[in-house]
Amino acid sequence: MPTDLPKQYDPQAAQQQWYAFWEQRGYCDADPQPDRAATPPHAIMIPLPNVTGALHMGHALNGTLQDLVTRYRRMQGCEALWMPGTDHAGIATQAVVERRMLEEEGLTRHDVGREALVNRIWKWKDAYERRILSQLKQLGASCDWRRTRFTLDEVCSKAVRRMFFRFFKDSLIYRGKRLVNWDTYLQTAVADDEVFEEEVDGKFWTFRYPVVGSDEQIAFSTTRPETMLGDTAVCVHPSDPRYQHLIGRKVRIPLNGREIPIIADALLAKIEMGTGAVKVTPAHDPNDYACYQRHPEIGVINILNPDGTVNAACGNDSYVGRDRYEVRDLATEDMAALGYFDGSEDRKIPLKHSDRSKTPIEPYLSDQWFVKMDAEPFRLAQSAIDAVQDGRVRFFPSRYAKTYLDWLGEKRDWCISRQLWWGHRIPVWSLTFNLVENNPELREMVEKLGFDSQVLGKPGAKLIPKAQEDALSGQVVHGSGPDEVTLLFCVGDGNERVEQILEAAGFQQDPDVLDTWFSSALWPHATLGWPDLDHNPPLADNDPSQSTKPQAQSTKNEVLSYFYPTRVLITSRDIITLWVARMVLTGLYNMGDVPFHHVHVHPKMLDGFGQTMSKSKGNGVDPADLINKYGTDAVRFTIASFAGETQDVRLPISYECPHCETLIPQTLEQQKAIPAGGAKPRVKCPKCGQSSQYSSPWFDPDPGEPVARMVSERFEYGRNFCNKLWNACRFAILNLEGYTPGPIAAEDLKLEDRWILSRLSTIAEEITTTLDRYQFDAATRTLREFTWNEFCDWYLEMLKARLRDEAQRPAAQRMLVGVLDTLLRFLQPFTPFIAEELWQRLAEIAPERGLLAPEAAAESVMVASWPVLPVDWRDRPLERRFERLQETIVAVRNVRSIYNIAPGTQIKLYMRCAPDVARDMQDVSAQFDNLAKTLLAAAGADVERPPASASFALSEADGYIPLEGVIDRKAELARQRKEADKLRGFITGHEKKLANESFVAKAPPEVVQQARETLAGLKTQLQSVEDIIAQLSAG
RNA sequence: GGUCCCGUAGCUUAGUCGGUUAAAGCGCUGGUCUCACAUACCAGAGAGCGCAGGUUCGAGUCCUGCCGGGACCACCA
Repeated sequence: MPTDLPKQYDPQAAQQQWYAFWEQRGYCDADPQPDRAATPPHAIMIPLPNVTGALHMGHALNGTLQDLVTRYRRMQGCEALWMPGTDHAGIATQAVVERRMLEEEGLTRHDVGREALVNRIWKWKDAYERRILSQLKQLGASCDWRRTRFTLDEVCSKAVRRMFFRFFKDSLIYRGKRLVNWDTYLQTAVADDEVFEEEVDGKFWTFRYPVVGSDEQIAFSTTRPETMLGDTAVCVHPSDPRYQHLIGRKVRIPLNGREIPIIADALLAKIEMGTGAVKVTPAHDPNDYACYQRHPEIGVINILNPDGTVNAACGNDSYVGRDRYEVRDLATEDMAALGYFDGSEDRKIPLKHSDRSKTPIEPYLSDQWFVKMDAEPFRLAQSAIDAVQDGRVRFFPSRYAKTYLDWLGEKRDWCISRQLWWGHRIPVWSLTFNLVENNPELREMVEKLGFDSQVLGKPGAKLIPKAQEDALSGQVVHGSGPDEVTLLFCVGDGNERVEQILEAAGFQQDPDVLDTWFSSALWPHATLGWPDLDHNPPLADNDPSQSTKPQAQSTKNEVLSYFYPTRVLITSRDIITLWVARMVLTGLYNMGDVPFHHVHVHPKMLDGFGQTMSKSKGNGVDPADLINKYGTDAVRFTIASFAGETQDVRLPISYECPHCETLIPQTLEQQKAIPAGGAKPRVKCPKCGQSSQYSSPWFDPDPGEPVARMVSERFEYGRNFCNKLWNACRFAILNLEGYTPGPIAAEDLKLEDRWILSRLSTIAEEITTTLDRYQFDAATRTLREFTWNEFCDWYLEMLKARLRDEAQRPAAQRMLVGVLDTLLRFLQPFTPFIAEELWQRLAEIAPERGLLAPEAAAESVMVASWPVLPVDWRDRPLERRFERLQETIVAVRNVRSIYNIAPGTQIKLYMRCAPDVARDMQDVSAQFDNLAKTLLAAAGADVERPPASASFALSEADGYIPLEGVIDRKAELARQRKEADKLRGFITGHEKKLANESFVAKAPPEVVQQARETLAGLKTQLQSVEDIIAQLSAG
């Protein structure tokens, strides 16, 4: 006899035990199974979390859905790979480490140097990678941990290097200029999302430039007078009548004497704004830079040094070396002294600041590397557009295809360089030299690398040595001086010798690193071992799994060929462009095939105030807090129930008072509070009055302090469900004594058996269909409703009597175990731990079980088969009959409740109904006693209403319950009148509709027919109620 | 500014091809510790679907405009 289950499920114990069990058995591991042709492989690549910090609920949502799909497909017989890994997340990670270093030690990266900084970041990465992977395991993620990858590991680095080299060789990579957000204090470029805007007190100055060869002057305004030194044009609107005659003329900048053209540009200049004329400073303003790109002849002059001082290019020695703000004042004074100043007004100016140094950002022109998105013959952007348009890649929900297509349609070149130290270093070595100087050593080296040294004098030349096609590719480009050329060499992966030759010859590797998205764009094929085609990818060095499953040796990369393309990518909408589009594009370029067939875009997690959860906002919630409180299964089940197709998920958060467990709703102030040095903020409990520190992503509570943890009542939904399921099994196990496996003949099935089989078969299709469409919320609802409202509320209740009856007990036990077995398999992808726990408990007492015919249960529900149930079990008419019974029971319970009849008191029921309905009622008469403590005294067409009865009218039957001495005639009359009013309302609505000629004429005949039938039914029902009322009034 | 999405009970959300007087969970009210479950059971109250128009026999569902919220992109001399 198995041990009794406790009354409540203990999630923590089950989670530990079963996760270890799965890992040891290698259930999560996936290896090529070319022989298994019937079920195709199923791979999902994790949207690699950044190692910037711990996972929050957004990740938990993302991870739950991927695991759900992976487990579902695994049960369907697919070799299901869920590939785990993390992203180095260049800027974001370097920024957190740098910020911490600055705050705690007052050091900038220039103080510690490249190598030391990168080492610090590696330490950070190790810590957070560990944390992230353990969080995923806590969530029950069935990843193949042996294959864990990191974007900077050897396998991924090789792919990145190869990708870059191929792009370079195919002339898809070029060096160009671009404006970046420059932090002059830290002397670094800052990403857009690390910039915040703040209004500052500024001025709006108006100056004039004299028109060359004329007495005229042209007035313009600016908030940054120092940029006059870098002006290369003045711009007016092409149809501005005031300036028509000046277009094409030149003005002189009085500060440095430079003459610049007056150009017309409809996008930059607006007639109604200010004077209508605008100065153009391409090197220091994004709009002006865009204007320059439309008018490249005006040129670009960068007047700033990296530290924010003015350089020699400004054309006036008195400004050189001074800070830009100092020059702002000087330039203004000088213009005033020269008589070109028209005054200024005070203005609030929105100014971008660096989030890290809190100093103002300067737009700064810098050298960058780009990938051409529209170059023939590759047409990278177009190839990715085609893949979606012809259906090789499908979005779920489909509307997200538009985001993807619109963005790719712009075909903007991809800037892939970042001025950082954390990332893949750009594999290009360059040397600038003077053509005039004879440089025999250089020529010799170029020859040695396999080129004709004549090319050195030909800017634009492309160099691919025959002998080292995969090792080296070069370009000759113009240098900054007229006689200068720059030689760029890209070195392929694994060619350190070539790198040494270059460096010995004075070449220097580009200091920049690649955009993080460059490496994550390769994720689907890089993690599978591309570009190595002659062996499987190595397993992770620091394999975090408990699995001992070895990988097969092979002379081909079977992992890549078997699992690529993957089946589905599951992600959130904010990276459809940055990541999804680029994976498609690189997949097509490197592999000749799309990286995945489906893209499922799930909702975003919002906090209780409607803000998306993110690390930078600090409103993330650690899934561990919720898992500790509610259990993994509850968290997963609740999350899956959120994951619909339209709405984002709002998650109002509460703090749980550590003293009395009262939930205190989180306020915006609490969420944002950052301790200013001293005491940590506290939250006060309204119930017990005590205050306590609370968890926050901004700080750690003081050691030893009781902490109010973040919780969310919404997860009680899942917790309660798990408890319900647990107790259903507990009930089963308590009633399985003497269980023997055996078939059940179809003719032995009772009404409720056939009903539950019909329902089970119906929901099997619903769950499978909705999961195939990634409608997780619908699948979850179906399962919950079936488990709770059908299986527990009705079927289990109806089995109780049969389980007590010696003769009926064996069949009832077999049905009970069979239904539970199927249910646990359906639930495994959603709530794997409790499903496994119950599966194993059930196996102790019923190792052989099944529906109608028993078979041996799988050793784990994780590797059991996904239920596929016979379609002919579905029986709508039978379900309809069963619903009639349910309606009757509910009506009886209703009467009991209204008249406050003690649960132990039996009442009698008389049913007036058609003979076939009466027969059904008689068949299940035992259930009336069982479910409503009611004796079915009579059922048939000739049943009369006994005096002093409570009554109810259903669509196909009327019921009477004699309540001598209890019945309150007045109250009963009122109740019936209310019912009659409700029916009359329905009837009026239908009559009106049917009286409308247009409805009868234009609506489809079946709709009209349906309305007529409904009306007739309602009238019959109303008649019954009116009879009851008449009797009550009379007697 | 552009594109897309969302506004349904106090809260969080379903609502398929437009078709009975709109559904669920939580919360609330009343009653039950009934031999699986008080994280439970039974019953009840509670919204006319952001606002204004339109199309239609019929609109929560389709169209237009507005209001509110969000996301992505562009931009802010």
